[in-house]
Amino acid sequence: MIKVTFPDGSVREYAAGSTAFQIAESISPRLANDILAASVNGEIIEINRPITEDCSIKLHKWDDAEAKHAFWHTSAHLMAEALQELYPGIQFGIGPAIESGFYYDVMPAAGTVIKESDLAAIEKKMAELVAKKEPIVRQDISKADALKMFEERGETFKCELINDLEDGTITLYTQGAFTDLCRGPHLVNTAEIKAVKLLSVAGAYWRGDEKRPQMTRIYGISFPKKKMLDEYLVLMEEAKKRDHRKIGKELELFAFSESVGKGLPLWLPKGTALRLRLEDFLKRIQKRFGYQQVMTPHIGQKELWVTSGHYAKYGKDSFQPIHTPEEGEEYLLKPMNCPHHCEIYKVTPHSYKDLPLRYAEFGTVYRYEQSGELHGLTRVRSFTQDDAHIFCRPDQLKEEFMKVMDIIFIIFKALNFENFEAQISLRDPNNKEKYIGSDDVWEKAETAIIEACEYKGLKAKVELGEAAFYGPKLDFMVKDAIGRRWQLGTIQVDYNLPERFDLVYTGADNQKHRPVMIHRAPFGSMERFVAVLIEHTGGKFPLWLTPDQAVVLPISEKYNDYAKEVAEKLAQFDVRAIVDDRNEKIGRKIRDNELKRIPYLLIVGENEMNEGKISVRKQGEGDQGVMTPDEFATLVNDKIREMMSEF
RNA sequence: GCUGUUGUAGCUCAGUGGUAGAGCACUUCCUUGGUAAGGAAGAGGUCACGAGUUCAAUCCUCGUCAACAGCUCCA
Repeated sequence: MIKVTFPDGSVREYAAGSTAFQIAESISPRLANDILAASVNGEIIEINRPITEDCSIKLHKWDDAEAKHAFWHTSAHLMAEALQELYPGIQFGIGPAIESGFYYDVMPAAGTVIKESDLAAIEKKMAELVAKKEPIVRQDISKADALKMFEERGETFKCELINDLEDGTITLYTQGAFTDLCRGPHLVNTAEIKAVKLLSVAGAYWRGDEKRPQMTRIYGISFPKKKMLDEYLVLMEEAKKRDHRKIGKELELFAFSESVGKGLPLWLPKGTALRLRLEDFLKRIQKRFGYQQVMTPHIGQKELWVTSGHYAKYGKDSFQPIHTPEEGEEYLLKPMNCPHHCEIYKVTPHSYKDLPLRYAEFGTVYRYEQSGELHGLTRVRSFTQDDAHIFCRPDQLKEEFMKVMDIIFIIFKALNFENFEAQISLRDPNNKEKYIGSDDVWEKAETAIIEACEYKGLKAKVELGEAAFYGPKLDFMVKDAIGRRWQLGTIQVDYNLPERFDLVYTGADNQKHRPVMIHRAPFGSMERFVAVLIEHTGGKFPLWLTPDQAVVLPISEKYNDYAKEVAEKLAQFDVRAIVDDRNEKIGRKIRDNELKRIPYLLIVGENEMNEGKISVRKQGEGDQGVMTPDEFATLVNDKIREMMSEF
């Protein structure tokens, strides 16, 4: 007999060799029917694997990530089985479950291409296989046998994987005619997979290496019920409606022009209004935190970038130098603002009493991103960082770092970005030549960041090898409408640039000392931040940010002039209202998404005009009563002030 | 940069080897005042660009540009 401990702490006894399925069955047949996988002493296993010793157990139903993982992993195998039948000679790479769904990297036989239009046929084949209700069988195999087996099948990719595995830990999973090298765990039968949708085909490099062969990656998702798939697809459709590229076009916030060049966004009047309000908001906070605004040119001499180290590292992959009539003279578009700010620091001598100095600039930078990387406003070639550089004494570093964290928290709170993730990016200890600066300096900087996060109680994921080449950083990520992660705020500690630019301050001991530098951008870039903001709000911006706060609707053309009068009056109070005087089209215009996103609707007709008033409605809240334009402006401004005073 | 897909009216898209269509938007008129109304007429497109095949190309072929999905990158 073995003792099995359940999550609630209760303990039951079962015969040795019982399976999770049998254990579930002893609780209720329904549970047994629902479970897809089980955690036994922390290891996730199939529900038909015999359990031979005392353990703690957790039974996983579909709602658990562990169950979904097994489900999707099995779906990947099922797809592979279908591919094996449909494409003789196909080779397999890896086929894991991912956050939502699964994929398999495959290499079809030479001359064969799998296209998006082929997916339906593969889905059909998968459905046929599911109907066979094939059990999935797990089998241990020695390394030598595994190699022999996959070599015979000509599976060079699998052999490479096996070579990296340790003998004694290798397992195979088989369903029907398909056997795959796999650690598991899996479902016990493919029949559970009731609904499959293959989503897309893409190229993916073998083992993520640009220099190795590109395989065909097929993405898909599957569910235990058809209805769940339908709901998922509807959800994805909904998410696509929040795409910032779509809304940005609809609301006339920004645009791109082939003539200007790809990745170079044009901010339209409304988008600019929105962005300026964000900038003003941050400026207000920064003023309170002791920042000073500075301004610097968009170009700088080549030597500046040689000094900073950027030229050697990125010169070839960036916008090419600007030449002047002067022989040998070269300027570069700035890929960042730091060197300029370092030069500002150097203009005057500094005492330890002056520090910290905080220079802030909304600085536009230019980076030649790979063409395939460009993406709406989230990844562009010219963007404006809400940049600042803090020059401080080493003993001030931690406090300054935490103050920057505070600014980021204020901003995320103001905009309801609750689901952000923090990531501490450190150096790759095995690849130190990728970075500039001494070990000592790196260790100090990395420690400072980790301690600051601990002090602030921020749960941050630590990633090795993700640091900037000049220093470690703390990044804040937010997801977009369809779950892609984007880095927004960033705080980076830098001991290297002060060294390279020979920045100094005079200490209490009358000696020269090296300041530490913090790079930081709470928004990250205005472009990316606005993009993510659009996706979070679906274009319904909070009152204080929205490009237009109200729309004035005269109920017939007799009141057009009065409507315009109202809008002008409101403008005097800094409330932006647009007049929609196309009276005969009111119904249609209202249908327009743009107007639906404006928070206030002001209706004017005979009664209102005679009394010098307006009827006020608010999106989602209905009638707000009849009032004068002054009163309305006060109402709006009070709400904005209330919001601002919170931060 | 790589793999795949796409490019037709302001927007969303249909379509054809014989120089183009719908819905919405736009203009004018009629109807309707209180809020996602209806009717009539009209304007609007070198079918991304360049070359080739053809009697004839928006459609077939190749190239270029741009966009989309993913990979790789990301100061």
